[in-house]
Amino acid sequence: MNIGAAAAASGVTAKMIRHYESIGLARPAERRANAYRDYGERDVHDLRFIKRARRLGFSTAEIAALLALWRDSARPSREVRRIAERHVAELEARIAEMQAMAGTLRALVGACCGDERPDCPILDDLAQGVV
Amino acid sequence: MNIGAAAAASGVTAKMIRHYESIGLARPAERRANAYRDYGERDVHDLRFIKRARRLGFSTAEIAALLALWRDSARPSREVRRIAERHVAELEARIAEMQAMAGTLRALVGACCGDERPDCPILDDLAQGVV
DNA sequence: ATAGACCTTCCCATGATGGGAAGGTCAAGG
DNA sequence: CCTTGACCTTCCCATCATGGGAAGGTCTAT
Repeated sequence: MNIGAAAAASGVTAKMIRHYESIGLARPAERRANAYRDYGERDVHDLRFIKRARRLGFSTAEIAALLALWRDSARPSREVRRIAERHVAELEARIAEMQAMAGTLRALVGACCGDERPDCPILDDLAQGVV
Repeated sequence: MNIGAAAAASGVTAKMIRHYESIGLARPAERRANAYRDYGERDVHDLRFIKRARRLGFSTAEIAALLALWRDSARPSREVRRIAERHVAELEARIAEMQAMAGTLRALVGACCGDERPDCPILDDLAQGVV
């Protein structure tokens, strides 16, 4: 299976497949006589794994750890859970930050008449930060 | 005022002050005979403005627009509000995405016993993506 | 005079992703 | 047999905001 087919089968672009290989996240693909990468079902599976983990926001470093655990049939699920828990906590922290931003901005937007007049509480806040 | 003093006064690091100048976000500072940058109150004000806008998640491009509007005393507040509204919408979209991730992960974490046993719904989900 | 705290510019790195160039390979059709 | 177009390869560059660090110049206090 060429890289293009593997990309179609996994949902990971060829570009990213090469990238994942270069950073050691995906195993180096077999090479054919013409130097083309050659993929099998197992590789496609790994790529799908990576894709799904990325969709859940895991970093490549975290995914590397998760893949290693997945390959280790004797893994303690504790470790998997720890990684996931830490990631959830990180997500929640970032969500809280962004909600604070959005909340402040919504208040400012609500106070701004938003017409042709120049008076604007949004700019006032940015300029002075008084509040 | 040297760049270090301006950094202390504005809360923007010297490194970032130079960067903002290089990308055209901050006005180029006056230079003294020794080539040191020289800042005045107005510059510090602008830097604080930038700092506060960054804290609210605005991109440098958006901040450039906001600064221009702030300097234009005849601006229509409509334009400021439009920028802020678009940014709020973007924040909300990203928050929703991350909440979806966190929600999925919380469910998986809750289903994982997290002990020394290898069985793990988190890995199962990543590996097969059944659901 | 010297030490240490500044300042300057320039290059490199981050993390995940993509664009694009230059060049090799393969398959199908004239 | 040759051409065309769709592949593939590697390599470099860009994004975005931020920081590290080197090499070298300047200022200030002792």
